[in-house]
Amino acid sequence: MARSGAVLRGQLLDVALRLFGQRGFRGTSLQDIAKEVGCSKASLLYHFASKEAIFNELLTPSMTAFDALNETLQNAPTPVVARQAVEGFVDVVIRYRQQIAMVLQQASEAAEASIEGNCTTSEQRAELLVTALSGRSTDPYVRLRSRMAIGAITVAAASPETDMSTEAARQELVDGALRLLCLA
Amino acid sequence: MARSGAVLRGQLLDVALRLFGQRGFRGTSLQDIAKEVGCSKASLLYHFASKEAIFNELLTPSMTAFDALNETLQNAPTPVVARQAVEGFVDVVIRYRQQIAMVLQQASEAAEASIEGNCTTSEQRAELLVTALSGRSTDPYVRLRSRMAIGAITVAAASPETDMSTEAARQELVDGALRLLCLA
Amino acid sequence: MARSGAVLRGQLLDVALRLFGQRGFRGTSLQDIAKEVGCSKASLLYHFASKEAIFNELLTPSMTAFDALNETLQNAPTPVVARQAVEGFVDVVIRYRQQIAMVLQQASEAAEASIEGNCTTSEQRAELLVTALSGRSTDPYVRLRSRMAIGAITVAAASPETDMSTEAARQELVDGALRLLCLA
Amino acid sequence: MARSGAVLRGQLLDVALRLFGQRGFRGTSLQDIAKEVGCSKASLLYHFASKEAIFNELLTPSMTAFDALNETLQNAPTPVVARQAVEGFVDVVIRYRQQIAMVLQQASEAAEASIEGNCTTSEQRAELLVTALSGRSTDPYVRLRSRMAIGAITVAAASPETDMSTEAARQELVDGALRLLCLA
DNA sequence: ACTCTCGGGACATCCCGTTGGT
DNA sequence: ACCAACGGGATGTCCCGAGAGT
Repeated sequence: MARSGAVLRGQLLDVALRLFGQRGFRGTSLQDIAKEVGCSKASLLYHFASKEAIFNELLTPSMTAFDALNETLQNAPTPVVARQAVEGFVDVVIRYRQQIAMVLQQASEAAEASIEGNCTTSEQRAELLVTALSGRSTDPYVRLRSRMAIGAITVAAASPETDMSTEAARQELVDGALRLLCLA
Repeated sequence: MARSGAVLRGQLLDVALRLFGQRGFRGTSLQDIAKEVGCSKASLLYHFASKEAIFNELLTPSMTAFDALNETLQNAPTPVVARQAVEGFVDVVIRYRQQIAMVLQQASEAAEASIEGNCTTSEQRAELLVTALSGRSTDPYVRLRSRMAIGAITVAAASPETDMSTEAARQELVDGALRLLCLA
Repeated sequence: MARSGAVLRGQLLDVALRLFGQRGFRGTSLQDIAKEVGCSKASLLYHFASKEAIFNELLTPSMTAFDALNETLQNAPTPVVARQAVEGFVDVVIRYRQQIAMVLQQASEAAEASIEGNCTTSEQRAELLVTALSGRSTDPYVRLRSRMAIGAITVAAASPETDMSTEAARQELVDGALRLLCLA
Repeated sequence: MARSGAVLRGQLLDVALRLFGQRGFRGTSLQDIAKEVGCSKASLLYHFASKEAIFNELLTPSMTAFDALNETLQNAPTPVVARQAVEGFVDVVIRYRQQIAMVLQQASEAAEASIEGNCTTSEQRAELLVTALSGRSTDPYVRLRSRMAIGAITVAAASPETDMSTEAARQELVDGALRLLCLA
């Protein structure tokens, strides 16, 4: 009624972003989204062709920004490309934090699957490590740096390209993290 | 044959680790695992109480190692705790690379949901960025460092703790990444 | 058509009542019900939240009537409460015959499990006893009385409250049945 | 080991009788029985050809006794056949109370399926009615009589043979119950 | 006599998306 | 623009029973 079409569309996107972030893509049903918004599943599918269409629409802007960044970087002079890449990437990532969280928390969702009565959650574990990595500092920026180090190591280690069994790779990870933490 | 059983169990774990890593936990059905191993779903459920039980068994060793690390770090003297944390975490992460990939690639699974006809995959996009971040170097270790930077920025930005809208946070991310990349 | 939905709902309830009565609750699958009605299992579960929900909806009216009866009886003067109870109970039972049969025939379902090649079914056996109890009469009302006697003895004996090993209990059963059969 | 074959067999039958009585035939799995006895399911199936075989073995003695009774009654002179039937049936039923309870409690199991959080259980409901039917007496034998009346009415009404819609049938039920309760 | 291992086959439940009607 | 109703399909879990082995 009062709700014009476009408004409902927006609400659906908002709720979908949140639920996808909380329960993952597969873990969120169209029913869930529709119920939370207060409309029927059929109505949802009137606005979006499919479940994936919602996901796409949620991710497209960030992807576009990402592509634009890459475009720019392609034309950047080599000596400064890295610096520009860092700055640009940071900007994109910050602007689309929520979407990135949505994609990433799929993972944490999986990790939590194993808790079930366990005393230590993944988050508790991680928090302990953050404390250690920051040298037990409580400065939020130092802790942020520690989280960066965790992300750096984890993501890099999960990349299947480099041979992780060599000592050189290990050293690279350690050294990089130490530089990141101003401990080099 | 007593061994016969254990062998199948092992195969099931192997395949499950791989498939969970490729398609995610929810994206992998018991049928998928059983078929690939060449046994019936019922056989699978004879060896494991439930789907989650498989996941747990897959993750438990790495979690244990992680806990042990945190235990050690708790007793480490403050001046060196960070260094020890870095080294310890790196070791754990490398040892359990596959499991980490399993948990992480849940995320990529979600991201791939958007491909479907799209020309640029997330991986392609990321590869471009890696190239830029490494200053177009082809040295595998430099590229590894770039991937670390991506992980650092992405994971840190997704952490809901720090207020990402401030300029200070942004600067912290940029500076950390630059140090990591030896560009500071 | 708004009615279309309600019609299917009704058909589902009808068929469920019959099948539950014939094969028991556990012995009847949603598939069975849906197939007989000519709709899909999914459609069935669109109208009823679960299998138990169907059972509940089937039993609720009779339970309500039963509760109402008990309510009334609570306020009845003691000298006439028994008479009122008999009449009221008979009415409720007759009105909800089918539902009661549904619940009772769960039992016969179990008994039939043993037939499988046996020559004498439980029903055949029971029929012989009815004939004997009615003094070989063919009057349907006399035979009904016999069935009442069987029910009286069987149900009372199965009630775990009274000690059935005493002679007094046995005598009570015999005397009651004889009164019922006008043979006292 | 210590447990000779026959002993295990007996234990299995005992547990099966109890569980079938509590959860019904279909509601009891071979696993349940084996676990409670403390042997493997395979061992159970070594002693009994199938699940139904257990059920048959549990019921056969009572059925045989029942058949013998019917045999006897067939040759009884008509004037006394009913009296003999009552006494004989009562004896059989009392001797095999447990088995009968097993078959009957299938029904109550079904009824309980609907409770789930409801305040009044079927048993509570029934107890109220027993109280009313016994004229609020607490004499166990009067209450037993009431239970007989309930059984008489319920079982007779559920028998599909007589037309229950007629007033005559209703009257028969009421009168029979009143005679049973010594209220005629 | 007893167990480990395994498969075929249900079954209840959920989910996505379509269709016809309003 | 919206929705009730419905189907096709998949999934996790359970269960009965069969062999091979000891």
